[in-house]
Order: sequence, then C-alpha cells, then structure tokens
Amino acid sequence: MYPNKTEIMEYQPREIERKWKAYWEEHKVYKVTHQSDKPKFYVLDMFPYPSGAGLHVGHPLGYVASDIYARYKRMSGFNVLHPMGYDAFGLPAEQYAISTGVHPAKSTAENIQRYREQMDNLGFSYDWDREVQTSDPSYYKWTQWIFAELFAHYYDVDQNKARSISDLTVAFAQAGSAGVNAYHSYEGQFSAAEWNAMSAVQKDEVLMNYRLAYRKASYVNWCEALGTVLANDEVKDGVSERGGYPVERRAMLQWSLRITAYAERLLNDLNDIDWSDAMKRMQGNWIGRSEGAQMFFDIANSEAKIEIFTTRPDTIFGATYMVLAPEHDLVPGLITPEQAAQVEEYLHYVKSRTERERMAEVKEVTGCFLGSYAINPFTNENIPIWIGEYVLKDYGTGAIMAVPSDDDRDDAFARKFGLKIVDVVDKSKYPGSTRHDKEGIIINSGFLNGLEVPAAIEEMLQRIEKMGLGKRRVNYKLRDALFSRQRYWGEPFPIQYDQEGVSHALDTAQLPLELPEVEDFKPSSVGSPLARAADWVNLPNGFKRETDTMPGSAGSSWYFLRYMDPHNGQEFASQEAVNYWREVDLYIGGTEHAVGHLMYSRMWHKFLYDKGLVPSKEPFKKLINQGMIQGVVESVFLQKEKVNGQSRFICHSMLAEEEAKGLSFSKIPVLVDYVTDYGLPSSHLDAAGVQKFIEWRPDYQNAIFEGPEAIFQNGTVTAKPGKSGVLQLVTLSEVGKMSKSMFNVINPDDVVEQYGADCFRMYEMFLGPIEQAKPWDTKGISGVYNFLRRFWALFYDKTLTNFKVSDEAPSKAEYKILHTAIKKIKEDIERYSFNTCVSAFMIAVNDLQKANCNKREVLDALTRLMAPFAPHQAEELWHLLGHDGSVHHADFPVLNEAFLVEDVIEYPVQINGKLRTTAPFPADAQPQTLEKAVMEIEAVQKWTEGKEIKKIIVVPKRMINIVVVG
RNA sequence: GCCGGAGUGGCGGAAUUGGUAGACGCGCUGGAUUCAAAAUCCAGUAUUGGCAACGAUGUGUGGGUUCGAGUCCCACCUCCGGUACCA
Repeated sequence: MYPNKTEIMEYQPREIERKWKAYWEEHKVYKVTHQSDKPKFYVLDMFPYPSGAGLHVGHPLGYVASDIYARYKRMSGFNVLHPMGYDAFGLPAEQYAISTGVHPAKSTAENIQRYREQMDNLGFSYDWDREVQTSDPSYYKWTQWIFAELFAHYYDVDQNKARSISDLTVAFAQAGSAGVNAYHSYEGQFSAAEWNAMSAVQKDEVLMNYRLAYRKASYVNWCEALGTVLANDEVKDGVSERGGYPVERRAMLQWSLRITAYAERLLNDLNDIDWSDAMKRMQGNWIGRSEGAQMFFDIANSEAKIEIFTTRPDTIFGATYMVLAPEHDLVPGLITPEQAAQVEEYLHYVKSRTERERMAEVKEVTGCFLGSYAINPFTNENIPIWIGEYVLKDYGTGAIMAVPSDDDRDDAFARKFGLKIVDVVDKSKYPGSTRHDKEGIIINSGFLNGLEVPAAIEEMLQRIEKMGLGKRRVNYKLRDALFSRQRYWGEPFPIQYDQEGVSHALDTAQLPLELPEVEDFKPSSVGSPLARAADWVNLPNGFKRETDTMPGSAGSSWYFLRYMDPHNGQEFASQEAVNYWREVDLYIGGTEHAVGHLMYSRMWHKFLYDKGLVPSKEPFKKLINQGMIQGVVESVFLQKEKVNGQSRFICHSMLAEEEAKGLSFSKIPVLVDYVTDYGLPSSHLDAAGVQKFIEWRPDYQNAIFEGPEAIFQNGTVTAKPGKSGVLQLVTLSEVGKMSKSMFNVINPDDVVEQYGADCFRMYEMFLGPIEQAKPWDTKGISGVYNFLRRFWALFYDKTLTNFKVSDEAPSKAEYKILHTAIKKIKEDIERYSFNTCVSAFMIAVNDLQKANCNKREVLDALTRLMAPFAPHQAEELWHLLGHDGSVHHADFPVLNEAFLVEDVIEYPVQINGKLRTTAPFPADAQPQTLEKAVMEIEAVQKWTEGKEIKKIIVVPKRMINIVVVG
C-alpha cells in the first residue's frame, strides 16, 4: 500500500521558496555595511532599464551568475556588496508619454515595481536597502554635481590630470594661452593682455574650448515633419521610423564631454584590468590611437589653410587631391561660382545620409569638386579640393590629403572621378603586402626615393617640423561624447545663462535642479520640451536655464559608486565608504555595452580619481560579458493586397507556391503564446490560436486564414475540397532579439510558477557558458527539475515519508564523490563556468544515489555547496539537518585532496596518434617502465607487427603514443 | 564597410595548458514496474560497415604546422553584438 499522498515529502519548491524568502527579508540576511573586519568583495550587475515589457528570461542570466558568485564569496569569508537598481531615465518612457499622456515618472515607477517583483521571485541576495534609481532627484543631484565639476575643470597635459578652471584663468591672466599646457580645442593663441581685455562673453567662449564639459555645435538627426531630433535607432533608411518622414543632419549648439582628454589613460590603463582580450581590443580600437603628422596645406588664392592629419606623411608626393568633410567650416569659402549649383545639390544629398550609411557605403563612392585648389607643399602642384561623404567632420580634422595609390578609398574615389594617381610606394619586394601595411620602397618622391617606408615616415616628419608645415601628433579615433538631448525624461543640466549668454553652473546647495512639470512631452518649436516650462526656464534675475537634458549614459556612468553609500545627502558617497569598497571586483553585463557605457564610466571614474575622491584608477576590475538570450520570432504571412476587401493570411508552407503566382506577402510577428509547438519547425497556429490572434489584433477579425487543408474566417473552419479540414498555419520561426516589438518575451515568472526559482536559476546556468548567446528554450528544464528532486530524495527514505540521514562515517568512495564535486564546483565557480558546475552536481547526486548514501557529513557539505545555486532548497535542507541560522552564512566546504588520490590510471594507448586501446598502469609508474610495459599489450603488438618503432611518447598520467613507420 | 565574438550528435552543450571528441542534460529506442497510464528505475543512443570482435569517417569549408589539432597558423563561408542619440 502506498502512503497517503499528503504524507509524502516530495520536493515542493513553491512552499519552500515562499517560506525562505520571507525569512531572509525578516532577518535581513543580505544586509551589508562597510564596518567589517572581513575583506571586501563587490559584485555588480549592469542595472536594467525598466521597460514596459517587464523583465524577460534573458535579464536574469547575468543576475543569477553574479548572485551565485556573490553567495560563494560570502560563504568564503568575504564581506560582499551586491546591490541592484534601475537605469530609469530613457527614451521609451518618453515615447510612451507622448503617445499616451502618462507621465514618464508614473510609467517608470510602475515598471520598476514590476521588475522588483520579478527579481524578488528569483531569490537574489541583493541588499535592497541600497537600491538606486537614476531618475530620483536625490540620485541625480549627484549626477548634476559631477557634471558641474566637469564643467569647472580642464585637463592639464603636464600633470596628466584634471584641474580647476580657476587655475587656468589665473595662468591666462599671467601668461596668456602659452601659460599652460592644457588639452583644448581653441584655435590660435592669446597673450595675458589679450585675455585680460576680453569681455565675459569672450572669456566664456574661450573657456568652452578647455572645459571637460563644454558646449559646441554638433550634428543631430533633425526631422522637420516631427519637429524633433531623432535617435539613430529611430531612423531607418534615411527616414523616420515612425511616419517615414525625411531626416537631415543639422548642427545645433550642444553639450559635450571632453573624453578625448583621457584617451591615453583610457588606453593604457586597460593593461591593469582583468577584462577579456576581446573587450580590451574593442575598447582599444574604439579609442583608435595613431601616430602621424598634423600639417597644413595652403590654398591657392586664399589666406586660409587646410589642416589635415596623416599617419603616412611618406606618401605626400602622391597626394593628388584633398577631400574635406561636407560640413567642414572652410567649405563655403572654397566653392567657386561654376561649381556652386553642383555643390549645393551634393550637400543636400549628404544631409539626408546618416553617419552610419556614410561609413558603411563603400561600393558607391560619392563626392563633389569645390572648384578651388590647394597646394601640395612638396610637389608644389595645385591639387583639387573635393568634398566627399566618406570624410567625417568629427574624425580627426575633418579633412584628408588623398593618396589614391596608397589608400583603398582614395583610390576608388580617384578612379570614379578621374583624378590623377601617382605611385609612391613600390611593394614589389613585399609580395602579399596590402595598402594597410607600412612596407615598401618610396618612389616618385624626390628626396625620399629609395627609402623604406618606416624610414621615409621619420624623414618626412623631421622635414615637416623643420619647414614649419606641421608637427608630429597623436590622433585618436575616439570623439568627444555628445551629451545633450532635446528630451524631457533626463537629468536637467545644472547650467544657467546670464543676460549676455555666459554659462554658469549651479552650486551644490542649489542641487538637485528638478525636472519641471510640463503638460506636454512633445518636442517644442525650440527643440527641447523643457523650453515650454517658461516659469522654470526664465529666472527672476533674468537668467535662463539650459533646456536640454542629459543622455541615458549620464546616470549610469557613476551608479556603482552610489551603491557604496546610497542615502548620503552631503556627498555622492562618503570617503569612508568609498575607501572601503574601492572598486567593483566583478562586473557582469552584456557585450552591447562594450564601448559606450564602459568607456564613459571609466572616464567619470578617472575624473573623480583626479579630484582625489575615489582611490582606484579603474572602476571595474574584472568584467564578464554575458551572452544575450535570444527569442524565437514566430510570423505568419499577410497578403499585401486584400482579397474581396478582406485581409488574407497564409501558412508558411504555402508561401513559395503563392509567391510563384505573383502575389506578395509581408511577415507579421505573432504573440508566441498563441503558437503551438513554439520554437520548433512544426510551430503553427491552430483554430484556437487563430481565434486568440484575432482577439489580440481586432483589425484582422474578419480576415481569411488559409492553411493547406482548411480555411478559417469569422470563427468558422471550412475544409478545402477533398482535404481533412484540419486548420494548421505553420509559422516561420527565426532566432532574434527577445523584445516586446517581436512579441516573443518570455516572463521568468511563468517558468518559476511551474518549476520554482531554484530550478529556473540552475537551468539558466545549465543552458551553456555565460558568455555565449543562445536562444531560449525550455526543452531541457525537466532534467534540472529531476535533479533537484533526486537531490532532495537523498535526505529521505525510499517512500519519501521520513527525513532520514545517517550519522555513520562516510566510506572512502563516498568521500571521493563529495570531494570530486567540491573541487570541480569551486574551480568552476572561480572561472565563471556555471554550466559545468550544474553537471558536476548531477554527477555527484547520481553517484550518491547509486551508492545509497545518506551520510550526514556528505549531505551537510553538499547542501552548503548547493546553497549559491539553489538558495531556497539548500536553506530548507539546512534547517531539516538541524542547523539554526541561514545556510548562506555557513562556510563553503573545504576541499581535501587526499580523498582524490588515484592508485591506478587507465592510460589511452595510441599508435601514430590514433587511439587503439587503453591499459591500466600504476599512477606512479615511470615513463621507461611504461614504454616497456605498453609493448606487452596484445593490441599494441597487433598494430606494430612488422613495423619500425620510431619512438614512444609518454605523457605521465595522460597518455602513451607509439610512433611507427612502414 | 569597420571592430569584436561564435560555429562540435536529432537538440543545449563538455573537453581548463596541443594529449581518450561527444561529460552532463533533453529527446529517442528497448526493457522493468502497472489492469492501464503518469511517475520512477535499468540498458542503449555521433555517422557508417559488420551477428560480433573490430574497422573506417567525424568538431562550418579549404589548406598548413605537429608523434598527436575541436584547441595553434593561413584563407574563406554563415550567424550574432557594436558602430558614437535604444538601453
């Protein structure tokens, strides 16, 4: 007779998880302070943007990994800071506000609440008392404060650090612009007397070329029809994504951050941090350091000079024309009347092109001759000046000398427009050498002839400097960060302008400068929605506030510091807290942030370091990039032309045939909940699915849905003549981003509801390496669930009615199972290989089950080993084992290698590298002994018979390989 | 285009330093249990030839280095992320 069902102590994740979550919260199990004798460890997740779609199964991948690591460190004697918060300013909330009128603060708060519930459901060990929200005035007070500090500083090149603007103005007053070696963008020089004679407006203009936060004219995507600036994301194929209106590049006066001042340090300090080589390479390439010459080309019949930067001064004799960015300041003055119409037409075309398009389009080069000529300083020839979209305004100097014989793009340009090409590098001695390689012998170049390229570069640099044509210079591809947005939902700039237009930063006491209430979030005629709040913009003393707001990257550039002391009203964080926690020891987040967020954060951190406010040069010591969890997008096909006034959808299997009839179809994504066999090739909509689909999209309620066997319309399924009448619309399944717009978001709550949070956590880890992208699918989750039940069952008798562990001492074999697991799991956590940890647990449980082991000593250690992975189940078992207090405050098991020693090793035996047999030998056998012993084996004799043995390779404890010939 | 990453059974993946390719899990096949089913347990499962013993082939494609290559080198293909205002 089976026991009554209620007596069976089956693993019940729902009850266990509810119970322990409440316990942890009540006992503040994860609360942490910096008053501790333990060594610190800071584990951080990239905080989420709380979108309306809610958290999907991709987000927790990194959070679970960091939580396991944080718990492991906590159990290993560290004082662990593990916080979470929200990157709460952003475009989607604002778009939502524009279309629905709901205040972004309200929708953001709702989204945050939902995210919090979803995260709470997964059993993370965050210290929620430290939560930050970037849109909270008590937080953005300090974002504004850091901005104001950037505004009040310049970069001293000699001291290699940021210094106060007041030091700069003192130096200017004493010695003019020559008085300091500062990183700046000012063209020209001025004396002390000239500086002192300047008006406030003039001084403000000069200082804008020195400040680390400064204002300049920058280009934006302007959409006249929508009356707004668009994000690159909102522009598709040169037109606005919404509405398809034309978009043009337009210059506007905007704030920027002088990140280029930090370029060298951002590059060099990569050496000191533990990031993947790929990530360092990406950052390094983004910074794009190159050495070369800055030089000036004279213009025929003009006083102006064109400044260029080149890494190949050795090829100047081959510079047969020049190309300026179409937006270059000199362009208007270089257009001759004959060329005016053509140039205007070209400029009109360029305006319609996004920067991305301009860089990506290589097959079709475009450009236009301005009519003027520059003078090549070495050949003294007049060379035509062109404009071309492949030269970008913010790249280098926005102008190049074109050497078609030694640069692919210049070559394509010259060929298309019939410009002169002069070979200057003879590569005949370097077969396989490309134009990108600095190799070859210089020809057709006067005094450089016969020199190797590197020597020619050096010779030319010396000449250029001696002749006063220019200087050696280091150039960076990195550009200053555009920091203004014409948006409502962002941090207001702590800047106001006086009657003369001179900018002034607010004092700390005046912060935070809160966002004003506006009735309408749409862009205003003057750009930013804030401009509408007249009372807020116009101050009683006649000053006006800045109406742009900061970008999303502002709040996220320093949030890792705020977690250290999140409620401090006097400072961004106390020095005591900052000096204890120092920097993030482990940072986990997506590769999509490889350059943007990580570069800006590093710059802000370095600035604060220069000011002596943080003790570390780098904010993130170790970085792990989690791969994206992708979703499967399921689509049906909608015929573009209506049939008898009705929309018609067809089965994917009919597509080719229907298209052959000359019909065309568009792909319509379907909410994946309605799809049967989701994610499989057989995925389809059945009649019930179609019914749900039309309830969801009422505009298609009378549409025709045609499968191979039947047709559905208005709730009725009609069999096709001679067919079964079963309605089945196969959907197209494609792997893509998991996103609200593709209707394929999978909510972790649904998975947790069915299997529990512990199972969800372990399954996400079991999916594969943390760094790899993979599509979500729940096929294997039952295996993990089974494992958790089997682990649970080890603590019970066969009928699962009585908790039953034995106090007997474990056997040698049982110890070996345990310590094999301890070794593997500890090593794998430390190398962030969480998927193989789960395998190791499974192996241990399988082995213990086979050995019928229920020894307390083994199960107690295994429970602690499991605690970081399945925190709820481990806590329950820990208490069932009779412990008080949380397992998460217990010690992580310690490895004893003595249990793992092997006496005999099964050696693989290879002949010429091919495995032929295996043979057991003592673990301590010497190579000479093995060489002899291996020849005794029958299989070896069979394979070596009649052949000459050249040598025997013995790798102790690994393998034996016999090399034979004949 | 440029920068970075990934490609291994039917599927997710393992192989940590150049040393037994396919651990672990899913799925599938067969068996036990059951009136039956679910659940559970046992066995098998890269492809291919063979009753078997055993053999051949095999880590995106093509070459190379090595006693030995999933791993290193060269060339290429496909997919994914970023490309400076999505976050």
